Amino acid sequence: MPELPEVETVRRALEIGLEGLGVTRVDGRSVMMRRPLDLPHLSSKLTGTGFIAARRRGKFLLLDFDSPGSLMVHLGMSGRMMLCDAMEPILDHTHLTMDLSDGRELRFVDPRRFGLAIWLEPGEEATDSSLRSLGIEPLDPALEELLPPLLHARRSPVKSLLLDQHLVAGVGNIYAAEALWRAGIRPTRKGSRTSLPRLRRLAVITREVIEEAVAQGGTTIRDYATPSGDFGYFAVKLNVYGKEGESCPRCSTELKDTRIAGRTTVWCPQCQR
DNA sequence: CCAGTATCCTGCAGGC
DNA sequence: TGCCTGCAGGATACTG
Repeated sequence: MPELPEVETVRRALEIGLEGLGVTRVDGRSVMMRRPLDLPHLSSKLTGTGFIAARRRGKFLLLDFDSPGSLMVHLGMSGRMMLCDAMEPILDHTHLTMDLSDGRELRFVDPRRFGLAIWLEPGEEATDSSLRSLGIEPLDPALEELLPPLLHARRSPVKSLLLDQHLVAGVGNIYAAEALWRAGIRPTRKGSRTSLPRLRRLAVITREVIEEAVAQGGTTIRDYATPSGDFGYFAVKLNVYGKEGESCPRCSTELKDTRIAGRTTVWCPQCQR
């Protein structure tokens, strides 16, 4: 569920919320996720360490402690990080709990288990199969330089290309739809059939959409929340996502939906060409 | 290599 | 009320 803006919002909350804290105990259950969650391993690496920093690459979170290596977390579709009082009721599908030195807890909850939480040894960041192949960050100023030629070289629909983490790292179904609407590009248009100037404009707009969403704390559709339980407020700015059948905010034409790469895609048949 | 589909999993909404 | 189907902020293993 979370795309770059939601993960970045979580990262910022953890950076502040975990400052100066240590991990006194690790608890949970070894469960099958996108990669197996190895509780004994995580526990042996994390217990007794102090939090240093929270980083992000694409939709991946990287948490650093005062020990070699990092905790890598991906939230998948339904993952949540919770920073809460130990007395808070434990939600179903809480797979990992870290007791903190101030008496609170950091919990990783993920009902669908499409996410992951694994320990990366020093150096593995460069070799890990997921991290290694990630494309450019949407917030990187070089995006409008680097992305257009990559998209232009492909015959897939631009929507699929925006969702391809090997090309751009962090865009998901919401922001791909929004960026294409703002750019006036039909989601089914092939990359190779889209001019470089239009792709350049798409790159710029993609970054703007992501920036605005980060500023709003991400988008809450159903259950996304920050570690402290707050919601994201970008939903009020959505123009097409989840609005099939409504009228286009720009030209009032009825918004259509179709499926691209297995994902629902909403677009305006009038002003997206 | 590229493009497209199937698949992992739970929860929830909608139709009957 | 239940039972069924399909869909959900994602990534990747497979097929052709």
